[in-house]
Amino acid sequence: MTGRATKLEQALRQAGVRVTRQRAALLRVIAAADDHPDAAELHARAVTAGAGVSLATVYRTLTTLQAQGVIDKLEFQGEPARWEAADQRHHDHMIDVDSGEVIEFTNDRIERLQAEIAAEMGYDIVHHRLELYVRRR
Amino acid sequence: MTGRATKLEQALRQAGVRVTRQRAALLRVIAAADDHPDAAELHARAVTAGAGVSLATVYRTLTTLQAQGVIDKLEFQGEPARWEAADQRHHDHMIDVDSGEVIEFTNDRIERLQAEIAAEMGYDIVHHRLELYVRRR
DNA sequence: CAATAGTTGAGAACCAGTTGCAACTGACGC
DNA sequence: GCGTCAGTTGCAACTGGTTCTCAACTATTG
Repeated sequence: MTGRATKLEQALRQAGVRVTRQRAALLRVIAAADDHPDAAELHARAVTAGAGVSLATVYRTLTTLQAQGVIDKLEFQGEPARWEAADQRHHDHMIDVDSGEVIEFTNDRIERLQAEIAAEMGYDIVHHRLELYVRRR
Repeated sequence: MTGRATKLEQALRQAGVRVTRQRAALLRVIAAADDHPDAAELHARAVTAGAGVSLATVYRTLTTLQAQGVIDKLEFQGEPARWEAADQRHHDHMIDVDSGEVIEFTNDRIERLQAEIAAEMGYDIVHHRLELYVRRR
C-alpha cells in the first residue's frame, strides 16, 4: 500500500505537483474508497482519518488530480459531482434510481458503435458519457 | 402555427395547466428555437419578443413543461441546463468540444444494446443519457 | 538550510436554480 | 359577460455546490 502510494506520489512530484500532507491524505482516502463519493464525503472521510483538510482544498485537489488523470469526475443528474480512482480501465455507469447505487459496466460493442457513429459524421470522439438510469426488475 | 400552438395549449389546459401569457410566450420561443438554449437564453428571447416574463417564471415554466412531457432537459458537463422541444422521437447528442455545437443523432443498435446490458444485470432502463464529446476530423 | 513558487484555510463570492409571499389572473360555472 | 378562487406571477431573499481572494504557510530544489 505504501509502495503504490509512494509510486503515485513520485509521479505527481515529477509532474510538478507538490505532494502535501492534505493531498497525500486525499489520495489515501480515494484509494480506500470502493464507492463513488462526492467532495463533501471525501472531506468528511479525510477529516475522520485525522487529516486536517479544508473543503476548499478538497475541491482544489480533486481538480488537480483530475487534470493529472489520477481520478475521474462523475456528474450524474442533479447530484453533486462524484469521484472515482482512474486506475481501472474505462467503464460506464448504471444508476439504480431507487437506491442511488452506482454499478459499473463495460461493453466493447457499445464503444465501437459510438466510434462508428462519430466517424460517419466526420468526428473523432474525445470522450463520452453513458449513463443508464435503471430499476431492478 | 397558431393551429399547432393552440392544440398544444389546449392539451395543457386539459392537463390542468393554465396557459398564461408567460407560458404561451415561452411555448412560442421554444417552438421557434432550432438550437438548445438554456433558461437565461430563453428568458432573453421571450423578453426580446416583447413578453414580460421573469427569470423565476421561466424556470418554473420549464419544470412544468418538462413534467408534461412537452420539453426535455439536457444537462451537459458543467454548463447550465439546456432545453429542447420534446415532439421529436428519442435521440442522443454529440457535442463538438471546439465549437460547442450540439448535434442530434439516433442509433437503434445502441438503444438495443443498452437494454440488453441492463437486462443481463437484472434491470430495466428507466431512461438513459448518452453524450459523445467530439472533435471534427 | 535558505530561497521561493506552489499550496493552504477561512470566509466571501459566485452561479444556477429555487422559494416565500403578496398581488394578480386564467378557467370554469352561472 | 362576470365573479370566484386555486393556480400563477414577480421580486427579492435564499440555497447548495463550487470557486476565488489573499495572507500565512510549506514542499521542493540548489
